[in-house]
Amino acid sequence: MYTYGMSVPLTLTKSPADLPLLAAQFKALGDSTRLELMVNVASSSGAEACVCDLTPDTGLTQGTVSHHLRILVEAGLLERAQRGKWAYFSLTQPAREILSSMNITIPTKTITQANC
Amino acid sequence: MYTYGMSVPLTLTKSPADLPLLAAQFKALGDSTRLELMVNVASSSGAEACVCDLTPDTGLTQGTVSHHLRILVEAGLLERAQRGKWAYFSLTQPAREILSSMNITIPTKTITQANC
DNA sequence: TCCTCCTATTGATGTTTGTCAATGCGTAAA
DNA sequence: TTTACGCATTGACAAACATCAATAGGAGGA
Repeated sequence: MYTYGMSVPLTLTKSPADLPLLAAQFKALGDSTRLELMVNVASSSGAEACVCDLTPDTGLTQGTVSHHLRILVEAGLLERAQRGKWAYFSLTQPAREILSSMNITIPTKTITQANC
Repeated sequence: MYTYGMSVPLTLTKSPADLPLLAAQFKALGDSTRLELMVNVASSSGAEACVCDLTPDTGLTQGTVSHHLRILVEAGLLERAQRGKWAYFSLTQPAREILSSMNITIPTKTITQANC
């Protein structure tokens, strides 16, 4: 929910050349599934999560979730770290800035580290 | 360009129920044409612009620009005001908050009020 | 009233996207 | 080496999307 009030002055420091990149990041976040993945990664213990942790909540196939995660990585919003058989995803700095400025609630339920 | 440095704490106040709406807004901004339209509206004198002012820079058809503007209005990012034959578009408060937090540069060239 | 101008809408078309089922690829354990 | 497991990739398909050309709507001026 938005809180209206004093108008926010537009002090903008990004150049027009950055617009395509920024549009790509917005596009990556412009999907409910991916946005939820971002929030779930952020709310995971250690601020990172693997595919098997993230998949159940989506109700989607593992392959589809992997697909969405790849899109978020390519947009520079998630970072991928392989450790053993698992691939751990965490928010990048730009992603943290975007999400924090958007004031998105981290759900209270912490993603339970699954049995995978 | 992003400025890396101290990590931004995630103080998030939006509920999970808002995610679909937020995703819709991100989706609307996730197109280079529409993002450019937003910036051009913001940088217009009076912070509003009509279709005939916005169309030339895009290189697209007037009908297509009108289509994109409708999408931005439906996402709650632009406001439409009809005055005579002209339809003026301006940023909504949520749009100002998003753009200002993204630090987008307003191009120095001010949109010249066209001869329409 | 008729014409001109600005904007919206419609129909059509090629492209992109989200999703699944199935399969391939590494890694680690047996 | 063989097996099991987590993840990525492929192929396919329906739905959504971006775009244009053409047309319709509506307001103001002649």
